[in-house]
Amino acid sequence: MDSKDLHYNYSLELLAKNPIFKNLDEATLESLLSGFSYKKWEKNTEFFHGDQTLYKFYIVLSGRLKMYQVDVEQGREFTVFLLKQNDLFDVISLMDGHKHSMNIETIDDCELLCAPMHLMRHWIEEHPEINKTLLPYVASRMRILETNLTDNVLSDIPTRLAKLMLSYVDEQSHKLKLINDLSHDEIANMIGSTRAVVNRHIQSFKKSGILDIHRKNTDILDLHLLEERVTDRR
Amino acid sequence: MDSKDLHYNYSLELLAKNPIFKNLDEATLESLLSGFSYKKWEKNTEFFHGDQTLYKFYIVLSGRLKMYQVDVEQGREFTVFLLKQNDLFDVISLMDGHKHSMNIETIDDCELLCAPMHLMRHWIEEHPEINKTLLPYVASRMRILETNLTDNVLSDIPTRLAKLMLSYVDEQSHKLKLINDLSHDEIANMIGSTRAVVNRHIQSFKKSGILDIHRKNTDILDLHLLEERVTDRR
DNA sequence: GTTAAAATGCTACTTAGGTAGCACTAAGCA
DNA sequence: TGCTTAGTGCTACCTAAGTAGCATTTTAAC
Repeated sequence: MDSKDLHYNYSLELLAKNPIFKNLDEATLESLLSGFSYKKWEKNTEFFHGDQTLYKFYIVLSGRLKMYQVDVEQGREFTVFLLKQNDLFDVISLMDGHKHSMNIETIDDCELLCAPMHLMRHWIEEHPEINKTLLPYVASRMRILETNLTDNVLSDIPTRLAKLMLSYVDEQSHKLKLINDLSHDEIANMIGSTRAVVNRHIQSFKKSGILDIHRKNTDILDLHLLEERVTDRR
Repeated sequence: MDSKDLHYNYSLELLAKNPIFKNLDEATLESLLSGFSYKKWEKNTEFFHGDQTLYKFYIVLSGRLKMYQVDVEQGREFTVFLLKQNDLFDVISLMDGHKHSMNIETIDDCELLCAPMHLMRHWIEEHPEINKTLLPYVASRMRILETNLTDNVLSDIPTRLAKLMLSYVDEQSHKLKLINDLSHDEIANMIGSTRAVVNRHIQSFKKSGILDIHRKNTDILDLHLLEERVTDRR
């Protein structure tokens, strides 16, 4: 990143707060940032990835993006990762250098740092101490995949819906963080179902007094009842 | 590993052939092996893991093991990973140092190398060059999880069954490698279904002339037809 | 070889979840 | 302001997949 860049200091500040990079000293941080350029992607921008992930590596500064797979035959989407501030992509291509076919779409206006993949790989080689924080991050991604996988196989849809909500609920406000403004369609994409079915179960949650939704605004009325939905299946 | 150990040379030889470690020179390889001890686990041994994965790290020398999750309520199992020669576990705990609850069961008599987790972590820190092969290995695990996840969400069971078979078919002999002797129950556990359903679709595959099974021995008669099952859903 | 246990191949039945369709409502925009 | 579009809440229906049960066959153990 050119040091005369308008967003240099802003990016540096955010990078220093990123759990993956926060242990680095100023000079190391600047050596990292020097390879990156600042990008802005508008809300609802779609990127049909594939070869591209091979060449570019991204750090999310702000906004949300989804990485998803599509089944053209059925016309269904499945959101594999919901990326937010401090997330990196694509770590799989970063690690093995192979193509990783994924669709990407911004949910908000997004700010990103972008660098050539080989440059990021080279920087890591020169700064192996980053593995102290990078490997736990990769592990957290793997855990998300694994949890998601076993849930999809072993749990029914109301359970998956309840788990999704629990994993995003704010203990204080009892509101959903990050997914509060998503449509039922997007929620369905996250748990591997369809809008109609998600809506069906949301109505049933409402009737049980678990939550109250009006227009993309969810209030968890009874967190305990929601937790029960996960343990006792009915 | 004690250098007087009966299995020392045998283990060293296998380790040297493992794609993850094969680029190491003799001395480095021996420094690795010195931390490990040789173990034998009998067929059908079950390990209820959890805290244990925190403290021990394993390399598979021979035999197959499955890592799986259980839903006690439904009494269903789901096989997350089928581990074989050259596989490592648990890489997630290795990377983030957190507990990883998984059930493990040997499918064959198995030989393993076992070391304290902290020792393995320490060895990696001292030999960062291992990341050249270790990170691609981790990435391959992630890809398995991700593929499995999207398949489970977007594909129906005959498709998942066909994909499973395709991923294990030997192009030469048209027989299944590694999963050929598994029961329908175990196959079901791998694709997130149940024995009865898997059997139903196997019978339908037979009728279509795709394959021939008699008693845990599968012959793919028409590989092309099997591939079609994956692309054209019916 | 005999016997018990495991695996397989079925039939019949139940049900969760997907689909289609439509009315209604809120949000966004000219 | 009205108009368009996206999102929501329903009903009715369909279907794949799960369940139960059982007879048969194979394998492994004794």
